[in-house]
Amino acid sequence: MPKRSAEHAANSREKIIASASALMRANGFAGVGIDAITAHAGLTAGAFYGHFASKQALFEEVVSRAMQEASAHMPRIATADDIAAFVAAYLSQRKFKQVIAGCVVAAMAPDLTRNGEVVRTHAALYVQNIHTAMTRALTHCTDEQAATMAWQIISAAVGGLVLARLLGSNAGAQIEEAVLDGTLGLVASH
Amino acid sequence: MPKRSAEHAANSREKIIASASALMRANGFAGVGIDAITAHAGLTAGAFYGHFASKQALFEEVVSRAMQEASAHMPRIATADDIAAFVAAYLSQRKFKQVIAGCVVAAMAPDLTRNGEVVRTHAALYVQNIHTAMTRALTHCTDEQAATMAWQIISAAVGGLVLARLLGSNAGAQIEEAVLDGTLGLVASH
DNA sequence: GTTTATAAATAACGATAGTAATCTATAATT
DNA sequence: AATTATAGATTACTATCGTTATTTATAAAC
Repeated sequence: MPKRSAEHAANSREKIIASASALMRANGFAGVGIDAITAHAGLTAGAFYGHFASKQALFEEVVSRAMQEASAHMPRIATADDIAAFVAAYLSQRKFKQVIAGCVVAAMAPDLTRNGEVVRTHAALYVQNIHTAMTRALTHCTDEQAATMAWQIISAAVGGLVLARLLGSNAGAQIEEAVLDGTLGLVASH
Repeated sequence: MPKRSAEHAANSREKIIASASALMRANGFAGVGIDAITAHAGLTAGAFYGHFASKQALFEEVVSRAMQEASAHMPRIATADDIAAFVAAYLSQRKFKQVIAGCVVAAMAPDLTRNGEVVRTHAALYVQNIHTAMTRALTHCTDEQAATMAWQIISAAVGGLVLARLLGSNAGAQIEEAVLDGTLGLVASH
């Protein structure tokens, strides 16, 4: 790959997005600067504005990507058992992923809510795609009941992960167990 | 109240805490400056360091207060019905309170997790106090079952509020209904 | 091989961050 | 009434913020 080609530029752009993705999840939108992001991508701050119009535009791209990737890599949720497996995997990210690689909503929900409509809309779609998939997998009840149950499961999963991270590994493990247990109870009863 | 008395100074300190409490919930820890906080309290930035050693120290005080006030003003949770009422009131804060006056965990969980052990510990105690109260109210089962159920309810409530704020009023109302419905199902079944 | 285009570095802008030192004005003390 | 103590304002310092302008260096085109 040549050093100053269009390919290389696209590669730099991707590295900036990846770095921002990780650093913003870890420190929040206001907690990272362009300088830190570009340095992490192996560039200097001045190179940034050849790729993005502003820090805000980068944030929008980051959340948009998170939404797309979540939709693309979402395991096929077709049965009630799939839901339980999905929730178990979701909760396990406290132990097996760092914040920087995990769910963008659990990592920075307040930032997603207050930093403009574009960001909020992408994040909302991220959540709604999961809800739709989960609702479709719940077949032994009415659509309305399925939608309700899916919101219960998703709320508990997101809240559980956020709280588990906040309380640390001891209580965290209890919370995870409880949320998984509650999910199993819900999907089994229908 | 005289203008430059010890009383007045204590009053200024309280106003700084109240302003920080509101502004940090609204914009995050890194999203507000000392300047904005003191201005909101009717002071200038220079006056700040007569009251606090650092912005970090103020944050610690803010979270400590949030924890104390939540413990003091927590409605008496003695029965299963009390739990449902508590969750209903908790979820209604999306509509009836601004972020600046609501639950500190729902407003800024990531900031509470990453800004030092003092902050994290106060926030963890905030959550654990609620969990303890809720567990005690669930009497028709073993202590372990009660603790599990309490975590399920708290996780769903926090996650539900966070998601409802993110998705906006339409889906938000659905989420609230679902979480309240799930809570009722849990407390009724035991 | 010369020219052209451009990715990234360098440098610098004004604004604002957190913080410290100094000054001022007022309340309390004598 | 004069003195002392101090809450808060003013000013300022350094660092860093997001951003822009300029320069350098390299790849592509001719």
